[in-house]
Amino acid sequence: MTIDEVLTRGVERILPTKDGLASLMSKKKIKLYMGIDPTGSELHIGHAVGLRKLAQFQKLGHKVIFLIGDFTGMIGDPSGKSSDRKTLTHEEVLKNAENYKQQSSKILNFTGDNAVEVKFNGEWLGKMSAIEFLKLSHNLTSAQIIERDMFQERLKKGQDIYMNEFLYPFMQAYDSVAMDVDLEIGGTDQVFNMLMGRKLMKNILHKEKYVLTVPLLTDGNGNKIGKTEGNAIGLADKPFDFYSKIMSLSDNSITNCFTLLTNKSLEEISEIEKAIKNGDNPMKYKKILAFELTKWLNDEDKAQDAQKHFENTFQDKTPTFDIKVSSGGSLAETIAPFTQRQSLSNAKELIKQNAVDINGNVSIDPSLKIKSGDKIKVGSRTFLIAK
RNA sequence: GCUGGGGUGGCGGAGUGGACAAUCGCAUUUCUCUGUAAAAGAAAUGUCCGAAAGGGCUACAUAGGUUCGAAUCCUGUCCCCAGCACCA
Repeated sequence: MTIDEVLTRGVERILPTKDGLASLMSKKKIKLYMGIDPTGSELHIGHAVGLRKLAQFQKLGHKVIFLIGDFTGMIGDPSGKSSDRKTLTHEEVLKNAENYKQQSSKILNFTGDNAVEVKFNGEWLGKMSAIEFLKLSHNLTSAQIIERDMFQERLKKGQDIYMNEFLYPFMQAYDSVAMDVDLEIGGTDQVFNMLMGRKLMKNILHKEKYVLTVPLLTDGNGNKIGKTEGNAIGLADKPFDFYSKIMSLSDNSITNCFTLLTNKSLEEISEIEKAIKNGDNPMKYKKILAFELTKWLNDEDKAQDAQKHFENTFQDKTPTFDIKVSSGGSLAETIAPFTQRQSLSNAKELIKQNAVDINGNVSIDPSLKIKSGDKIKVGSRTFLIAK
């Protein structure tokens, strides 16, 4: 990949200028970073967009730092939150951080030459004394911080802005200074925080820091993909789960995902877009996408398995019954633990709704005795076999 | 410090003594449809018994109390919020 490609594809914008960054990169190996606050236990495909970008810089020989916001994670970034966020304990944060590192190792190279360096911002933020902090805060004004859209919105609605939230952009900004980087990468929701870093950098180190934003992963309607906790597509999901989740994305996410998450050439992607527009079945391409991504995060064999499993289960309707349950109990009792609410009433509801079948026949009798070898299907994705 | 308001299901948010296991929206699950989905339409969503009709039990921050009867009234406790005052 050339410098120009790295700075173009999957890039929302570069501040202050793309040309400036490009020429800097051609003169020397730059130091760059992306920070993630370990507020959840899993990285999801949205994170992968930024991580991929980092990986590209790494391949070109630049010095990449993967920053884990163990300190800022405890404060909670107010970005995109209409109300304040729960704060986490340091143990929770460190545990999440460990997962993050492990999961991102599928994308970034943490060993060998020019390995990605992992840093924690608690290293400098945690050691700062109150007086140092106050002196440092002299570099930004409250007007500069309050100008942020989100704060303005809250002010307008008469909602609170807590001091910790107010200081958040400042803390994140200091990361750039502490590591003395040339570039920061982040999602478009991070523009404000990253620009604060740029300002702070200029004031303290008198140096230009570039800011590169990657687009948020959205479907064709602009909705974030994997936004809710339950639906998040985790990088560490089991291959089959991961594959299925990609398949259940809406069809209009396909091209975005190809562009941001794969190396497929832009020409090929626009071919696909055209084909779908002309009436080609999107499923075909979504399967390619799901396969590619599963392979990328796991390996080819696992991706094959996942695809096969998916085809059998949902297309040929011949699933593998692999969850073993004991026989002898009634149908309702047997399936209860696998229902949403894990209760008998829930099990009975499902039976009433024709959601349960035994050996291929819909069963409406909750008291039916389960015999050894019975194959029970609950809903469309739970498959039990009686011992 | 003073004064007032509030804590309801996964979330938002109704409900101010009986008809409340709690309107409604979101979310989730299932069914139908299909091209995997999505969309659309239908249903379900505390728990237990029951084939069903129906009936128990437990729940509206928490602990008590009043009442034939409480999410709703009273008291204590915990937690939130707003306004005012103070700001040398």
